[in-house]
Order: sequence, then C-alpha cells, then structure tokens
Amino acid sequence: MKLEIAPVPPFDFDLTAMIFSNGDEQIRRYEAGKYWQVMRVGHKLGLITVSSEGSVEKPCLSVEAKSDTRMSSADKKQILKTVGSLFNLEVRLDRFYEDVKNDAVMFALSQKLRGLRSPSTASVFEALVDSIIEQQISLDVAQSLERRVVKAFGNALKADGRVYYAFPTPDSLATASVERLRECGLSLRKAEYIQNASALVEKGDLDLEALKDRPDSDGIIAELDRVRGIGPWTAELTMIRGMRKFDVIPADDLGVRRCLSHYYCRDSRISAAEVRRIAERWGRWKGLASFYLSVARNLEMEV
DNA sequence: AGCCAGGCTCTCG
DNA sequence: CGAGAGCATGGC
Repeated sequence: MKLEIAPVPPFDFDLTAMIFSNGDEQIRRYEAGKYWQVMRVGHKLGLITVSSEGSVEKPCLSVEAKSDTRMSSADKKQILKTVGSLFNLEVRLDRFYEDVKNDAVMFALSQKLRGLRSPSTASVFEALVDSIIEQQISLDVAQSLERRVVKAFGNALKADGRVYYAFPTPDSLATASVERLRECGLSLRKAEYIQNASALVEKGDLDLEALKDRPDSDGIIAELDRVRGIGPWTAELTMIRGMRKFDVIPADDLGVRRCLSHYYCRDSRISAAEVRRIAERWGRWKGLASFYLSVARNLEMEV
C-alpha cells in the first residue's frame, strides 16, 4: 500500500533520515534513499518505508506500509500522521530561519543545513526511556543499550522474511524484571528508573501524552522531575524529542556546551548559565537551534 | 590499563 | 544541606 505526503518546504529528507537512522536494520535504518521502521497502527504493527520523490524545496514523500493484516482508511490516516510527527513535518522551518537571522553564526549554519528537521519519537514514552538510558554515558554506549532493550522487550514484526522490532510498550517495560533489564547492560539504577516510570505510565499516574499538550514548559519539567530517575536534563531531552518543545535547551548537556562553545566561544569551557545566555537569541527555537549545532559539529562544518 | 562519557540518587559529614 | 561516591559499557 502506497501513500504520499507533500510537506511544507523546505525539507531535506535524506539528511534528516540519515541522522535519524540508528544503524540497526531491525529497528530503524536509512539506506539507499529508503528509511524504514516499525510503527504501531491501531493495535497492529506495520513496517513503514519512506522515500523522497521530491526535492528540498518541493518535498514529496512516498510512504509504503506492510502489515500482517489489511490497513483501513483510519490506519492510513494514522500512518500519515505518525510519519509527519517522526520527521516534524509541521514545524515551520522557514520561520526558524527567519527568526535567527540576527545571529550570523546560526543563520549561516541553518543555510547549510537547510531543510534539516529534528527527528522525533512516535510516543513521548519512547523519548523518555531513551533519555533515561542516555544519562551520563557516551552516545555509542547508549545506542547499543537502546538496541538491546528494543530487541528484548519490543514487539517483533515479520515482513519479507525478516524480523523488525517496534519500541516496547509501557506495559512490557513495566512488567519486565529488573534482572532482565540489567541483562541489556543497564545499571541497576537505570533498570529501576525505567521499570518504575513505565509502571506509572501504565497505571495512568503519569500521562505523558497529556503533559505534551501543556503550554508551560517549566510546568512540564517540574512534573517530569517528580519521577524518580528523571532530572532536568532527562526532562528537557524528552520534551525536545518526544513533545517537540523547542523553547527549552538542555544547558547542562555536555554535548550542547561543547557545540555551542565551538561556534560561539572558541572551544573554551563554558557554564550552563553561559549556554542559557547565548541561547536566548534563538527565542522559541532554542532546542532546534542546539540540534542544528550538534549536526553541524558532527559534519565538521565551519561558518 | 584506565579514564571518561548528553545524570541522577543516595549517603555521609 | 552540600559535597562526593557509585553506576554500566565501549571507545580512546
């Protein structure tokens, strides 16, 4: 089954999908112009493949879905919505670029990365769990732990003779034993954090999707902060990746500080306060701007 | 080899 | 209370 999406330009699908890929072909991967991952569609799973049939300025996406069962029209609608969320298609990049024009560095980088969108997760829960896993350890380590958790607790979908995995549900992580979580390489603490937070979500005591709709970012951070294992860093990362709240910036984040310092302070050591001061110029786009900086740094771009 | 990596909690003094 | 140890794995 094939569907089409014509997003608001600009959108550089290939650049965005490449960055979103976690390199594991059973979870999500971008290869030879095609991006794929398993999605929840209603109560079933579907393998979704996305490719670009347009350009950065005239984007057009082709979306293909494979499932064990037939897709209804409601299913198709949901697939389109989820793809839109994953790639943040509703974000008005043109306004972001317009709003950072007063910042020569950010403006130059945003021109070079024109059409890049920050990837999001299908659920807030996924962003939360990922963020907990990523606490303190290097991204390489975190990614390997994430893959193990997804394969151990996520639902499997067989398609074309291969097995793919969807991100685990709150229920599956809530009922997972700490021992089995630890077998994925998680520390005792993180295993407890994840199990506990998943149980809160499962019981309805922590309604992440409802939190997402709250307008005050400080309130959301405060609410998330009450959960064991979630501090400001984890809350902010969850908000950026899972809720599309770009008015926050994880100022304490080691990577954010390094990137920001590279482009604005000649690689000198800077404090979180300094990060916040500089980030003020990006207004409601702080989170997106910091994402642009990290990508630029990874691609070794210079202004 | 050993040290550090996109934090956070718990335990001391 | 504020400071500091402890945590897991992988890369350098």
